[in-house]
Amino acid sequence: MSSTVKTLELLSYFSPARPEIGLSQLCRLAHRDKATTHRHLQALEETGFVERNAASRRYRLGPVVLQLAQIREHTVPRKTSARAALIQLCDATGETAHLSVLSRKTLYVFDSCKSPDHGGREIMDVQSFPLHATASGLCALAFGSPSLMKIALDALTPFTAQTVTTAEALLQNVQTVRDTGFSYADRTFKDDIYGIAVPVFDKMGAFAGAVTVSVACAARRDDPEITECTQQNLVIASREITRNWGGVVPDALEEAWAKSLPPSQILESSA
Amino acid sequence: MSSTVKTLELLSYFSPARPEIGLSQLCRLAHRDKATTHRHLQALEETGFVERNAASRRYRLGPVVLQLAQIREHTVPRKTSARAALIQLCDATGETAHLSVLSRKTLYVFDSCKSPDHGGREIMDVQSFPLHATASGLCALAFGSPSLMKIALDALTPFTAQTVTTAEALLQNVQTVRDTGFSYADRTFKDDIYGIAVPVFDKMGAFAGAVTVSVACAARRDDPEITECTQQNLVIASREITRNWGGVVPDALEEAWAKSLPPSQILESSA
DNA sequence: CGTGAATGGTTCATATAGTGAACCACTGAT
DNA sequence: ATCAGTGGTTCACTATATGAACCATTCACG
Repeated sequence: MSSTVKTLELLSYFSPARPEIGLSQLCRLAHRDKATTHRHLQALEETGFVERNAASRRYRLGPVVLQLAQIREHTVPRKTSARAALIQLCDATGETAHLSVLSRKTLYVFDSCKSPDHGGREIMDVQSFPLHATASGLCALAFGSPSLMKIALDALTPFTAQTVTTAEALLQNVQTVRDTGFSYADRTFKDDIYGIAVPVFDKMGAFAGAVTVSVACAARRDDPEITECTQQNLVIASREITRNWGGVVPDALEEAWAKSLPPSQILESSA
Repeated sequence: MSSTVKTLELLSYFSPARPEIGLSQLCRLAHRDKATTHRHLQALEETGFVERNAASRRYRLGPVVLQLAQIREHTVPRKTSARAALIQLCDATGETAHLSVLSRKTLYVFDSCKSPDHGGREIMDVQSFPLHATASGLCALAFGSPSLMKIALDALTPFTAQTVTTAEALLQNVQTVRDTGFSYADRTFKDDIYGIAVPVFDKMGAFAGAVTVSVACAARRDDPEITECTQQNLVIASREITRNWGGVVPDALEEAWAKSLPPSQILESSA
């Protein structure tokens, strides 16, 4: 392993929870030698990737990362990087894929990729997703701010016969989403539409939105093989979008996914 | 020089204008060997600092920089880093210092640091700065979006006898600001207040706001030594805030400052 | 449809730069 | 006064970086 890689790996020990790190502490965290780590930090300081807090003498991330982030955002805007993942998801499943993002207290459609099977026909012709009745919405309730639940409970509109309209049932559904890592909306918003969704994150475990696959033909929803394929591709899409948005998939969610799905090469290769 | 530093320097060749760079092109830009540069890029790719555009096979900044930027922003918020520079400016000049930021089409007071000389008395008790009558406003007109000039010309309110109220005079003043790198407001907004300001930038040459020193005692405005000291400290503050906000001071402005001020150790040490 | 000039990428002998145990200097708590 | 922490440095040792020369593709052009 090159010394550069070792040096850059040091940066991964900084986080909102641990914004400043002293030399000795960093050596302990990284299981590294003190002299070497010190020289690594000097290289990072020289290039502006870290700077020192004059008071505590500890190291923290430097301003250079802000510049690089602005260039990255300009180079690969959110929409562009998300679209690539959405197209891949669409191709892999043959179904319509949506990406919704949370703005204030509402889930808006951010981008979508229609299944060629539907001949370009819109099967989800809405601008925003109700929290209690859609797969995306359940993701928001399960992984987003707790305050969203209050909003959802105040508007339990019954869209179809299957729509969940009681607080008890909704809370139980949301808990299942947290436990399994997937949310399902079986004709709860539109008749004949079955949705499966997973959340995406834009920073250290902060919910940003949800990727959904909407299946128009409800007959296919019971085929376990197709469902599993869809779930695996959703996980891939969520990881990809989260990564491209500078976010981190929470460990708890990765564990939930691992439990929900049988071991597979695709899932294991995420390291 | 360590190989890590050489590797990290490669990242500085990416910019909004040059978001993707091929191996050979990067070698030319950095005057580096191809084999070495290739290995450097591999280290950067391994750690997520660069990634490759699948289509063009060229390199671009990777998503890791977004994560680091979020942690940096959390660690050192804009206000915190700006305040430190403002306090230093205030201490060095003994005068009241303001930092204003441009939001939409208005310059708002972002933070201020009162001179101890004034005994905590507010000498600039406003929430926003008129573009045509304040030192901050002239900076915005000189270095901000050209569309600001239209807004300024539509509201040439005469605050004092010295306020510039004609388009010709304003345009000429703004040109002087561009040429010298400093803007002056000699009792144009408030009687007995003399302001000197410099701009700050939050990304690649994009105007973000202005740092102003406001002198209450107009008698001191003619002392060239004090003015020069103020200017030097303004330059230091602008560089510091711009750096901490992930911005870059345009080369043209650095040149203007160099011409306006006699050579000094403080200014030379910015490399 | 060769040809030349780009491109990205690899090899390997050379020697430069990285490594880490042991060390020093300082601070603050007991 | 001592000890357990810091951050930082030294220097013999060797692992790692280096770059001229190399290969493999692609692409524009006559």
